[in-house]
Amino acid sequence: MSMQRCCPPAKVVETDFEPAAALLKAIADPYRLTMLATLASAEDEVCVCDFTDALPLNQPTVSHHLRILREALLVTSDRRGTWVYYRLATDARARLNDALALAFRKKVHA
Amino acid sequence: MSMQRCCPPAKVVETDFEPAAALLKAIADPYRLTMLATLASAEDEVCVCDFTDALPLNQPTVSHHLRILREALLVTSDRRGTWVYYRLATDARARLNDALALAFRKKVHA
DNA sequence: TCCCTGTATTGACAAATCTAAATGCAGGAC
DNA sequence: GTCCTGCATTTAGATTTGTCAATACAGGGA
Repeated sequence: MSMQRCCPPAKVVETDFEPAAALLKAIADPYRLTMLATLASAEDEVCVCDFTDALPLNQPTVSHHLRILREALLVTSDRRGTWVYYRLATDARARLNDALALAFRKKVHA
Repeated sequence: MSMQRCCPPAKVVETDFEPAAALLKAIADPYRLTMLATLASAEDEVCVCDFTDALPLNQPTVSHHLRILREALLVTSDRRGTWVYYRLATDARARLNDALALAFRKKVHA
C-alpha cells in the first residue's frame, strides 16, 4: 500500500513579512539596541558624541548604525550647530510591537 | 572663547544586548516570520513538507531557516516516522516581548 | 577669510548570511 | 536485505553586513 500524506496539510500564511522583517533587522544588533535603549532611557535627545564616547566603535561606525535606525524611521535626528542630536521616534515601540503581533496573531477568520 | 560641551553628557546604557540581538536576528527574515506565523496561526504542529510545498525555496533552504529558529529555541521539532513536525515554543512570544522590553524600558533607579 | 571640531559619506575589506546542488541519513514499503 | 521518500548536512557561490581609514561636509570661532 502506498504511503499516505503526513497529515492534513497546514495552511502556510501568505502575509507579506518583508516590512516587518526589515524593521526587526534594523534593531537586531547589540549596538543598535544599546542606542535605542539609551534613547528610551533618556526620554530625551542624545548627542552623537555620547555614543562615540561610550561605545567601542569608531565614529563612522556609530554614524552607520544611527543611519540604519534613521532609515527605519525608529529615530529622528536634529542638527543644532556643530552637534547632532538623536531622539526616539514616538511610534518606535508601537511599530515594533505591531511587527511582533503580525507574526504571532492567531488564525484570522476563526 | 572655547567651545563648550554639546550638552550634559547622556548616560549610554551598558546592558549586554547580545542575547536579545541574537534572538531578534533569528526572526528578522521574511521566511522565518512566515514560518513562525504559520506555527502561531496553526496553534499546532506543522509538517516540514508544508513549508517546502508552500514557500518558493528549495528543501535545504527551508531546513536551514528551520534550524535557525530551532537553535534560537523559538520552535521545537519532533520526528515521527518519515516526517518531522515543528511546533512553536511555548515561551517564544514571551521571550521576544522581553527582548523588546529590555530595549525600551525606562531609566531604572528613577 | 582660514582653521578647527563634530558628523556624514565613501571605499575597501572581512565576516556573516542566504541560497542551492550534492550528499548523507532515518525510516517505512517491499 | 533493497528501494524510495522526507529531512538534515555539507559545500560552494553570491549577496549583505559590520568595521575602519580616508575624505567630505557643516557650522562656529578667530
